[in-house]
Amino acid sequence: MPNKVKLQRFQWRSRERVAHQKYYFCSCMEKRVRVRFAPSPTGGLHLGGVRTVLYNYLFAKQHGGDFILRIEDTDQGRYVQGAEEYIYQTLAWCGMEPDEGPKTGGPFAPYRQSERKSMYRAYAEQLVAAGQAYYAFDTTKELEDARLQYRTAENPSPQYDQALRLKMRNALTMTPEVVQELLQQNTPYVIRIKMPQGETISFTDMIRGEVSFDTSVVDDKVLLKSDGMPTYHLAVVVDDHLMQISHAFRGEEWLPSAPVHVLVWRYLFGEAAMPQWAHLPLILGPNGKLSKRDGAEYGFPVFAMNWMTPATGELTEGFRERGFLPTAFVNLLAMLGWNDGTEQEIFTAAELVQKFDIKNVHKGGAKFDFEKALWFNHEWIKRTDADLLLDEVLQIFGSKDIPVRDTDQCLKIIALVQDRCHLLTDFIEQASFFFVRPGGYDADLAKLKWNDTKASFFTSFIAELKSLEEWNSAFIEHAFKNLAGSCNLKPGELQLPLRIMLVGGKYGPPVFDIAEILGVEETTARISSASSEFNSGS
RNA sequence: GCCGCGUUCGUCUAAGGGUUAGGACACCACCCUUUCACGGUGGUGAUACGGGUUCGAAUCCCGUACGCGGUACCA
Repeated sequence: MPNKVKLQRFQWRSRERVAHQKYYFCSCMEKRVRVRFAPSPTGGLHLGGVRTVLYNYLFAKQHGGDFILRIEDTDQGRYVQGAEEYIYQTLAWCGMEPDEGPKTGGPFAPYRQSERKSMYRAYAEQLVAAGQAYYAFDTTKELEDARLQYRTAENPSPQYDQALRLKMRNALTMTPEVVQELLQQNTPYVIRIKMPQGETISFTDMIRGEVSFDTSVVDDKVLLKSDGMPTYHLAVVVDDHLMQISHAFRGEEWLPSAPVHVLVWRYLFGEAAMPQWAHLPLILGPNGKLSKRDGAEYGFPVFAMNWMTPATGELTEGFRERGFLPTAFVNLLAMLGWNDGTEQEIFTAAELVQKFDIKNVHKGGAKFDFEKALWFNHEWIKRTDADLLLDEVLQIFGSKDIPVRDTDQCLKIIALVQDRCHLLTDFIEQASFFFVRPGGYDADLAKLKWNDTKASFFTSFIAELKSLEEWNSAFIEHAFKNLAGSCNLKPGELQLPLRIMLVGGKYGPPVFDIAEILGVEETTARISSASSEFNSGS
């Protein structure tokens, strides 16, 4: 009987799934899948931003579509030097290069909104002509005053809405003659959308299902600013249309302004042509929305790569510099709010492209857990071949002035210690003793119970090592134990001193493996110099 | 305040009306290891609350609480 229940359920589920897919993707069967990541260049890219890129990228690649980068730099006041270049580098590091963008070019260039400035006004004017938008002449000061004047306990932040617009200086409250006069005098103005009254705007979000809003409580957003630049609300609709975007994924913080965008779509191009929206859940920090501050406070990165704020010189640490592999970074980001329904957690980029499904993205925000991020990175360091790790590791050693002469030796070292590293920077601690001879053993000396017997053992051991027929860990270990036996010493008592001699501390991989990699010259040299230091110390 | 979106172990999550509510991170214990790790085995630990609907609810509905987001000529 349970079988029957299961079977029915399965059938129901598959039907549902087909219906679901048809629902979401029927229109795009005719339309090529085109998605965009549209950041504004105001600083470093944080986890949430990169995850938005990732979901866009995965969706595009999965459907054989295009991934477009569009720079939304309509606010000159917030433009930050270097931020755009940072975005390119981050995408490159993560292996998510756009098919079209300011740098790559493409059929819909330019891809920087500041360079598209001249094309937005006509759309705003079209709305004005249709009575769906209007001129407003209120100055910044007047807006501030109005907000103060109409502020009450119940309404602490009055909006430019249906009630307030009738009290302001705009084309709805002035005669056409006055408006004309103001325009002729080159009075600065903005164009605001005129939100209709008591209408319900709803649309289907790919993640949340149907979402609806009452237009009475949405304000008259500015569409075209007084400097002639569009706001996000106009630019996103116009450019998504012009660039033939089929699906638009963005952070959840955009959900409240979605009705504005739906309306602009309806007025300008028709709702049928509108991309399918998906509002991604936020990534949270320890106390709410993840911020740079959280990173600084709790000691983990929030940006993809190091970012220096030009104005202040403040440096914000990135995952790359902290020692994350891009494969791991992408993997952990993908899992922050999505899973494929199985218990698999480690995914390659290719697997993600294959298995990612926007329907399985969560609705709720996810709190970022750095411990789990470390686990992902550890898993990736363990399963990445040493030769693929080499460049990164060499660079890290170089930055710490650790002299690496022999690449082959370095590969062996990486293979030997990679299981112990959670971060690429852990290779410093785990492997630098191979390249830098330890010294200054004072702290360990007392614990070693160094004496003449041990001293003479190591003297003989040096001789033994020099005449070893084959230099590998098994032979070294064999010689060590034989000699200990014939000296009537327990190998256990001697192994720690040997480790201290070779490593300089009570850590590291098996000591005979270390000796093998060090080679006979270096091994015997370290034993001999340490022995003499111990002898003189006692 | 108003509007919107959420809510399963501490954290990330599985579950599509019937499961001893599963997995992962972290934590604890044991094992492995003549170092430190890695690793292995096991354990602690959750359906926010209150009402419905139903033979049966984490799952569907309503309410409450809580959290988050928005409420700019920022994006």
